[in-house]
Amino acid sequence: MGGPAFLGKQWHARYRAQRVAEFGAYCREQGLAVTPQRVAIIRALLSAEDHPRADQIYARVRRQHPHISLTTVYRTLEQFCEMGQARKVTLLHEGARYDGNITPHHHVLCVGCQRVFDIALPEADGLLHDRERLGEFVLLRCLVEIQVLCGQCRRKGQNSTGARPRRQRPVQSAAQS
Amino acid sequence: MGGPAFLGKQWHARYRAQRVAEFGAYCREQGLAVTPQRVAIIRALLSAEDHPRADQIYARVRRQHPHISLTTVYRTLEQFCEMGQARKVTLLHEGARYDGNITPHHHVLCVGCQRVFDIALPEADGLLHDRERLGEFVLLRCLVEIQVLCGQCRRKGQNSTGARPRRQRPVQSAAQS
DNA sequence: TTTTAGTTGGTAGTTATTCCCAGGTGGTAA
DNA sequence: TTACCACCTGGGAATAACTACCAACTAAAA
Ligand SMILES: [Mn+2]
Ligand SMILES: [Mn+2]
Ligand SMILES: [Zn+2]
Ligand SMILES: [Zn+2]
Repeated sequence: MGGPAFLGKQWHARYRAQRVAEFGAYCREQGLAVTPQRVAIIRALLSAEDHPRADQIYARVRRQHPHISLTTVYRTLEQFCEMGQARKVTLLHEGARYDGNITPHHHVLCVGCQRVFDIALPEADGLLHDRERLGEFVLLRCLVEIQVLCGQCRRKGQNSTGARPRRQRPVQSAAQS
Repeated sequence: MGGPAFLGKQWHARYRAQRVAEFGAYCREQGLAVTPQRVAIIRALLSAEDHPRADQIYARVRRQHPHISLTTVYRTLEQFCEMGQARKVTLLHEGARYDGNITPHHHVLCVGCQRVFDIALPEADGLLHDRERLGEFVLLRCLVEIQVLCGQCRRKGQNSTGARPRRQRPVQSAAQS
């Protein structure tokens, strides 16, 4: 107990149900209208276990909601982050990825396939000895990113990581011409 | 000793001198030409203490090198990352930021002004109990991002973080018409 | 039901980055 | 020293990922 732990399917299913159920109340509390678009987007986000990008959420929502616009998806995801109903995951410089899991947790990134996994890391949370300040800085949050190579990528990626060979003038065949 | 520690000016000056001196040899070792552009870019990167973006490096390099192109700056910074002479810092979804400091260290991000500071965090490096695997994953690296509010931003930012007020229909003056 | 602040969906930008390729250059070998 | 050429560069065009704008629409207060 206490060590790094991945979050299971069961936990995820229960968490999703809870959050979807509470969503309407949460919006009203914040003075936001409960529109079909917002409901569809939070459902898609909470059903995803892959930290999807806006365009992926868009594709998934469109299956039930063919008229939704990409602009609305971008806008809404950003709103969810502002209101604390989603997290933006910034491990890579590609499109922003969103996380519907707002419980405290950290991320494991496979540098090969760039998939992102959730991990609970209780020992990280005491990292700063529960202090509230660090010099002039007021501490807010501490996020850990663990870079790994997943099973799949380890098997495939036999690409040598060594320095690339020095450039070589092609052998000038003396017997030419 | 052993706790979080910021890196000083002295350390930085010495480190920069060392790295600039070694740069030519390092390129030749990798089979890369030592061009004036590459030298100018590594110097600019190592002189920066602010984790600059490509366009900022471009602006600084252009002072000595007015003909350099932005494309070359992007290309070269990316090469440096590939060859392990720079790190890409991905704490935010804005332009990518580059770090000439390739010694193991972590980052402190002010969520107000978005400045990034280096920090040594020895206790973080033992976070995973020096293990090499985590389930199916081969561990490579562990990066910590500490989100803070810096002194400046704390003083300025008195903007309330509470829920925004519920929408209010303007009071319908009963005495109207 | 009426009213309206809040919300949406196209379209047209914008920003950061990458692609392409003709012309230039550092490094090697003679 | 010089010739050679694989590698490198600069500028423009292209792309990806947002972001601004605004007229039409709608959730929800009254
Ligand atoms: Mn997550
Ligand atoms: Mn750094
Ligand atoms: Zn992988
Ligand atoms: Zn600040």
